[in-house]
Amino acid sequence: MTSEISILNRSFFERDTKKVAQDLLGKFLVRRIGKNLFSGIIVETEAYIGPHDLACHASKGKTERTEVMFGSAGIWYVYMIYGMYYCLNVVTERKDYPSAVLIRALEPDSDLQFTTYNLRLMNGPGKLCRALRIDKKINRTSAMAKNSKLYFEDRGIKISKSRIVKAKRIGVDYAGKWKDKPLRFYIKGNKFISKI
DNA sequence: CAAGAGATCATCT
DNA sequence: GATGATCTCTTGA
Repeated sequence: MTSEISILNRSFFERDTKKVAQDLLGKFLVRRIGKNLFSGIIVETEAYIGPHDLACHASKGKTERTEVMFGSAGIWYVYMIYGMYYCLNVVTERKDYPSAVLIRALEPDSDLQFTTYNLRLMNGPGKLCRALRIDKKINRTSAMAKNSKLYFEDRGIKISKSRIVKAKRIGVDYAGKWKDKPLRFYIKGNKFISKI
């Protein structure tokens, strides 16, 4: 058995956001900068689901910023937060149903392309964007195009259900009923997640 | 180690 | 004018 490497396509993202968020654990995020490829294993995600999720930016309606979440799946949603950091999301589900998965933490790939390889390089949404030089130029671009500068690979790693921890999302205490819903997912025992 | 504050600006009211 | 899907630094036990 050879494990085949494939780039995740639209049918992967065009599904229930909670499923996509969990299925992204163990997949690789690949960033191309010039001729170089930097990659990491996704170890932590969060789901933001639809117009009723008070933590989802799109719950406040369609605006210039949130419009991308109302579009079709497999497109990057990148925004600046706290004036300093970017957060990386991929749009999910059907058109006009605003939802996305936030990529919260990566374990650096063992290819050792990073000049600083350590536990805290990409253990948070702002930090992984900084490490991979992800900014607003990525916003609204496709994660699925052949020439994407940022895309997902399935390299055959499967994370079983029993190894996935479900927890409440980070930093959304303003979200009323939705603040405690178990929409954060991470690989049990992984050393590269943002918080225990 | 935990808790608190400050950095800093795009976005929306 | 207020706020935030964060992070780092400082303080203190």
